[in-house]
Amino acid sequence: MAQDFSILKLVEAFNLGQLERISYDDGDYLIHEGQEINSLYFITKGKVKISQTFPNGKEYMIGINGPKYILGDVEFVSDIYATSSVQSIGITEVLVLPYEELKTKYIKEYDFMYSLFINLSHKLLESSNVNTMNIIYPVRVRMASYLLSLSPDGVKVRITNYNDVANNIGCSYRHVHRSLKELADEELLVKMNYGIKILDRKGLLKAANGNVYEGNS
Amino acid sequence: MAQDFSILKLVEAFNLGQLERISYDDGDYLIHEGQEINSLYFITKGKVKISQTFPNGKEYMIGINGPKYILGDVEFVSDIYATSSVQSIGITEVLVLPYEELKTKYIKEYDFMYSLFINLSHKLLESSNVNTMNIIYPVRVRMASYLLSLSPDGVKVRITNYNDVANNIGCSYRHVHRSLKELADEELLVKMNYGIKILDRKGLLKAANGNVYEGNS
DNA sequence: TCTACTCTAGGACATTTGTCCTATGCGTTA
DNA sequence: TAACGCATAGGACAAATGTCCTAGAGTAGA
Repeated sequence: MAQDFSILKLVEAFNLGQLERISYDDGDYLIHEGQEINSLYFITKGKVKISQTFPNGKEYMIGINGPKYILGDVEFVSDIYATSSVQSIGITEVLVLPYEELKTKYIKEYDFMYSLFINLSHKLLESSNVNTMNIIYPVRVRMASYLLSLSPDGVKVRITNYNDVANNIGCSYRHVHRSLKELADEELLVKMNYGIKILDRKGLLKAANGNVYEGNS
Repeated sequence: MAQDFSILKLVEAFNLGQLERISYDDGDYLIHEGQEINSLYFITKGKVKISQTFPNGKEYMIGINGPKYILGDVEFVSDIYATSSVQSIGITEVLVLPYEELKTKYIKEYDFMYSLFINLSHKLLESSNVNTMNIIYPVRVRMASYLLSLSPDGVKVRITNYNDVANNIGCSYRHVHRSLKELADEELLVKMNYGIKILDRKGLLKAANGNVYEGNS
């Protein structure tokens, strides 16, 4: 196993703290799928939801990620158009490094490159995990996991829209309905106006089979 | 979009052709999941099937890949134990670069690192594709796609085992049965002793919705 | 050759999930 | 206030897929 180069160390080492810093509110889009990308984004605070539109026209969630995550790396090497949409969960802060600057100042730096590489390998493992969840766990489990990942802090209310939920965990609206009702009947959560509130976090975690969508890179 | 550094160019540039070369027969395992890995493998000829054992105990296929693919990169940065099994489809040839040598001779080379990076980003895209297929396409489509990916050359017989197929496309044995019967009834293929033979490649491709499991990196 | 084992074949039924449809509640706006 | 639109609620049914079980076919070994 090679040396650890976390993004935070990287930020420190390369003085990236001086980069442009952008803050996003809950629900704001950092990146829209298909949009032209010209910067690398380092998430420093908060959480983002990454999703993708599939050939059947539906939008599915790829993953949820927090600090130390890098956006725009795949686009940098393979395509300048964003392969997915990225939306802020709660308040998110990012550092922005334009590709131009990346090319001229950083890309030849071994440590930097190595960090990007590690980040990408984490992405791959995470993708594999989500893949796994989608294949082997039924909607109820995915739902529980999703809700846990989504609630930013403890037992607070979390506003969502059932259609979004359906897209995010890859099932129909009707089934979101059924699963939520099931979890509500078991008093793990209560449905509210345009959202839900988690009542029993432990119980929900149990319902999620201990799984979380969140990447723990 | 940055410069292209295909593995073949890499092999040439770094004179990797002098590395140890290993050849595998059909069905041979290049890597067993969980096994300790200490080398990078460059596939130069043939095809391999990459699969992973899931928490439910079943083995699922992650993807099928051919030349220009690199094995052992994720393990190099994150874990020395193989995260997946790799099995040869037909005859496969690889070049072997021990991690030791990688560390001392190549890892600081920008071009080399960059190639690994590109390879990894392809892996990510491929993983995403397989993910997509598993979510939105029913077993019949995945089955057709799988069979197409698997048959090494044209309309030849391809020996398989139904249990393997079930694991590979992520469904039950029973359903493999049903789907194969369906495709056989439509005269797209015939079942044979321990295997199947593709009768109508075009028809099968149509049944696969034009999709193939294979990574086209 | 007989037996045991493994793989294929398929019936029966349950579960999961999707589609279609209708109703109800709530907020917005004419 | 009345009409409309949108989101939730849920019934009814169909499709996809899984589990369980039994039977037969082929193969390897005693």
